[in-house]
Amino acid sequence: MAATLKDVAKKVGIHPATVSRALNPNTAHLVNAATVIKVRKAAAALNYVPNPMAAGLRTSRSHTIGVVIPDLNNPVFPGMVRGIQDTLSRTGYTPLLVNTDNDPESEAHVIAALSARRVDGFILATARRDHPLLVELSEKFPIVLINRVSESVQLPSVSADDLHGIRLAVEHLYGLGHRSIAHIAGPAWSSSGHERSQAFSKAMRDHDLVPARRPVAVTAWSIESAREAALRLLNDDPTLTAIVAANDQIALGAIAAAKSMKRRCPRDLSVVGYNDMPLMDLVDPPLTTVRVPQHDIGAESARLMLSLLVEEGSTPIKQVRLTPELIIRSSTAPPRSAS
Amino acid sequence: MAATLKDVAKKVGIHPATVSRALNPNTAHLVNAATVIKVRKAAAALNYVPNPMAAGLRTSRSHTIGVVIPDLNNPVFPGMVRGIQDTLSRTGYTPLLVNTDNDPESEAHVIAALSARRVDGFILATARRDHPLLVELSEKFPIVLINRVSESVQLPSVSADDLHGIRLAVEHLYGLGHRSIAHIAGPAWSSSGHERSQAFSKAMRDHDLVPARRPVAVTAWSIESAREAALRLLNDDPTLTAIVAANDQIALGAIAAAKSMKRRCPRDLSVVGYNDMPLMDLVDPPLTTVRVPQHDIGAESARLMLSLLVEEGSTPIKQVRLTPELIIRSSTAPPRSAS
DNA sequence: TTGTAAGCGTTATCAA
DNA sequence: TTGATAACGCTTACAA
Repeated sequence: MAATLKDVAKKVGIHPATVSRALNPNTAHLVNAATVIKVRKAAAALNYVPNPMAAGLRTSRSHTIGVVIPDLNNPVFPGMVRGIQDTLSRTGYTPLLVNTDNDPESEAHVIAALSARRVDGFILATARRDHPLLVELSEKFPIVLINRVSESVQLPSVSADDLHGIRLAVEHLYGLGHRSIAHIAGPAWSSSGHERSQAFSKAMRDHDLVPARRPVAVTAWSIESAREAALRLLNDDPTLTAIVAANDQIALGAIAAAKSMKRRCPRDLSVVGYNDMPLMDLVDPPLTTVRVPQHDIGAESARLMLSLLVEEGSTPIKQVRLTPELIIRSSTAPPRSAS
Repeated sequence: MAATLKDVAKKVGIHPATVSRALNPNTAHLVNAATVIKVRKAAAALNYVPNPMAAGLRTSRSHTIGVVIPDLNNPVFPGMVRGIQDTLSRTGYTPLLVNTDNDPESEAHVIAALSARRVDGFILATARRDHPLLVELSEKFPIVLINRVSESVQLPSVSADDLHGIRLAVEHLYGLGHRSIAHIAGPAWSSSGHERSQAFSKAMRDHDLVPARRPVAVTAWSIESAREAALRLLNDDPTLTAIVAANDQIALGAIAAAKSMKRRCPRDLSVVGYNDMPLMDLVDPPLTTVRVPQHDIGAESARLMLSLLVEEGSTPIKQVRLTPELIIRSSTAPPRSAS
């Protein structure tokens, strides 16, 4: 039904191989300019569309990239996915999107499925600090990490400059007059959680502040887990006036916890989030947060992957850091004692 | 590098064709049970994974389904996409996800790209009331519509029972004492917008109410567009006490508009949303809304597609309606005059 | 600049 | 129950 190279060749009266060359941008220069024109016209007339399965079988490249996301329902990720899609699709590549639910077993499963599909590479948002699967995978496929970096293996990555982002948050709170500031960190296994936690310590030191109490971390990137952590924190240290959360969900959980203890945000407690995911301007209170360029992270990771795919092998590993921006809304205010 | 059928055949000492038959569930019964066992073992030992491009080239089925979404950044859709992914992946199918940004031209573009990839079918969340592309496409591919249905052509679909959902919203407001209720409809081209608008009229009639003022519709499914529409509505009719919005974004826009006119929700104006997308429990005020089973819609649509793919041709067209549920939060209250 | 021919890894048909 | 063979549509040495 669908037209093939042979059909086009027959129509023009030349050999299919020549048609193939004429239609492929990389080999078109080998063909007489006039016949290229004729071939193009005939192809268009016949509605010829190359069969990617046949091409892929021959070249063993699927023009397909596996995109592995912990959870598409977390509103940070759709932005990145869009960035990836927009960039890849412009070059004839197709992303194959999967979820892992932050479960390593499920991750192994979906990655196996994508390998079976013969993806040409992986863009992963699921890196853990300790990630054996990753080193294995990186020997067989080009890989770009987004949002997180791994300590298990040095890999190309695109993420926000968390050191800077967290510093912006701390400076903002400091500027408002806060001195008793705590951090609610991401899960211990998560690299972004770890990085932001380190960044918080550094930013505090730079302001000659000591973090309030011992460090608190959530066990999962969820509002519920954050609520529990925040409850502990707030009980431990009633003098606390501000929290820097490792992401927006955690900030939301912290605000909920405070509310349940009759501490209002921002009157009794200031909270800064991280990511600025959709709707953070409409929650109660509108969240002051560090905006990371979600779409750009996705787009840049796709570009990086594309470059990996053409430059065979040995290019220096590129680790891109995008600059975040503080968005001041209403979840932060001067501490009460200072007002 | 990767093992092929031939490798497995060599290891077992039989012909590749037999290996193929042994490994394929549909043809395994043609093969001696003992050799099936041996083949399976050898395949596992060699880490054999079938090459989908080769199989696809031969069978002209890619085991791939195009999933066309207007905008992944709209938080309703990730839930449906998850439902699709979860169901498809269990059967060896892979969804190919694309965005259209509600732009027909962009839609034509991405659908062409997916056709080029030889998808086996389409799951579309982009149906419009008048949709020429759809009738064309439906002649060449199995199609399942989600969330919206089309009037251009009768097609299998999975969506929420909007008639019921909107009725729940109206009944809730009526029960609170509201009598002056308006609807802000979705865009005129949208089938779900149209359907909910019809449902609203019917529900109002059933309560012997007349909709406040002439109908208002947004021009796009966006908070901004809804804000404008709501402003018009609220200016037109100051006696209005409640709004049923065609989706959550519109509800959010309506609340924002009211706020800007110094009318507080729910004190001066009750608002009901539709969909119950993520975070609607945390916005200000927490939104009373009609919850549609997003994941289930996705999962069911995938199941429908799968059944279309096996049952060649002529099965009766199935239009599945899933039952929504009213989630009462804090954006609705009795009208002031009634309190 | 173009044609020839082989082969990518499967599966379907036919024969044994 | 299994084997032989051809074909799916494309790319790419190599030859002309």
